[in-house]
Amino acid sequence: MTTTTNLLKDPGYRYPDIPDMREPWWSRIFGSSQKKHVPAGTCIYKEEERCHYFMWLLEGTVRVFKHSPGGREITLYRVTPGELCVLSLRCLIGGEGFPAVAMAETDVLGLTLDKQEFDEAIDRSREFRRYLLQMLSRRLSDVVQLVSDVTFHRLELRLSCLLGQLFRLSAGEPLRITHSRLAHELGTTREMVSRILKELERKQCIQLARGEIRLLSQDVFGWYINP
Amino acid sequence: MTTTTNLLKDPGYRYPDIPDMREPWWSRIFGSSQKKHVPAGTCIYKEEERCHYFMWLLEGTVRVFKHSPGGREITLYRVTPGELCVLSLRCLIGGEGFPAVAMAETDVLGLTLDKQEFDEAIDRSREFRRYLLQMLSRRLSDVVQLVSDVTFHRLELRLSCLLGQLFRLSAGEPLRITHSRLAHELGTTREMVSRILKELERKQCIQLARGEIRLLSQDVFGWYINP
DNA sequence: CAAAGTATGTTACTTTTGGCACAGAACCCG
DNA sequence: CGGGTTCTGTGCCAAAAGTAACATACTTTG
Repeated sequence: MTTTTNLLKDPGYRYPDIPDMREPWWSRIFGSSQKKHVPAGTCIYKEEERCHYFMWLLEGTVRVFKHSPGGREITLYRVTPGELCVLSLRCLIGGEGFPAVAMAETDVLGLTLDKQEFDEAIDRSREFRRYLLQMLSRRLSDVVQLVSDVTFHRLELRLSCLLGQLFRLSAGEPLRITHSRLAHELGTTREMVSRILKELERKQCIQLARGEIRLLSQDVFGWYINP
Repeated sequence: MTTTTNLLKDPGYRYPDIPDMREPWWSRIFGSSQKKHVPAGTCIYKEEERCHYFMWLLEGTVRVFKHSPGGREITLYRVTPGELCVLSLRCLIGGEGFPAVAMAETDVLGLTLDKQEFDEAIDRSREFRRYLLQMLSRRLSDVVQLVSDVTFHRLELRLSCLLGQLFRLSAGEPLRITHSRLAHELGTTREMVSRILKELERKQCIQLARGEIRLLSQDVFGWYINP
């Protein structure tokens, strides 16, 4: 199993929002839970499946997406180190099936808590609660924004915006990514992405090669959708 | 200010998920917080605005939606009695602006908690925590499903599905609603809704009149998107 | 009732997106 | 090198969605 590259987040950073890792509540959670390794490409939660544990990501990234009947996909968000897989709450608390697919995009290391441990963590730790609520409300905002973008913005704009983000993360270095993967980010088809990219190349914004997109003119992307 | 009709939820029911209203935590929250009346049509949270209180809805419904640059709208979800306006957490916890618009669809009565009272409620009451998490994870699932529907399903299907839901709530009684409002549910234009409705009328599914949609053939709607 | 406001119907046209088919290029690996 | 695989380019067409511009009809209100 090859480790694919991390798409949207800088894999260097860790635990940006966790207030203080030396707090006793943190080590209690670390102590009680199981560490779990998952190789890249593994499906962590399947659509409709009931999950019985909660995962706190330590290393790697998890892509959460929806499938379409016709074989398309749209990425909802990514879980990066330090973050929690909040959608699994839907199962743990509500007892419902997981409403999407969560797949390890790289090799992943996570802490898993079962329902009991999770309940205990919430009740015992004020920081954990705050952190969890923060994650949840952030995710909700993100997905709300996604609804708005998909509904109101043209594909060209959404793709340009995505390229802008990716180039920002790569600091302008060429992106190693296929058109098909970009299509799976945006919920569209490979052909559409190819066409729009070709058009951007014609406009001298980028240069295309197999599996690679090179940024030509700086300052082309980034005044998009959310400035 | 006229009280418009409640669109998606039966206004009769109250507090379906709250475990036990006689619990002391509940009455403590009731006691500490302010009751607030809001007339129909009022904007409770504006896009980008920082809100400083949290609202627990007792009566009425609140529609949460996004505007488009071109004047279109899409409804994200509704807050009904007993529910919490979870998006406001984004402001209270994260200090960010509210990521949408929340508008009173009917006259509304709610309990408001400021940040301090909210923090206290979370820390003191296990039930409140559970309830809050349940709300949040449910909303997240709903909005995730909305992303999927908007991205992958044709407008005709989404409109038919919406009509199905509305007729189920009205028990088959004619709907009093304008095409324009339906468009604002779905994030599209009035013309599109008119056209699709006309086509449904041609197929003998419904009968149209000004401000009214009458169901003709039973069992036409409801095998849609989410069965 | 007349006028103003609101809601709907409709035509014609454009833009956007998607789907199919296939060619060619680049890459991988024995 | 040669043969399979993956990735990209593209032409063509069809479907879906949006836009503009009106005409018409119903409602409310003075």
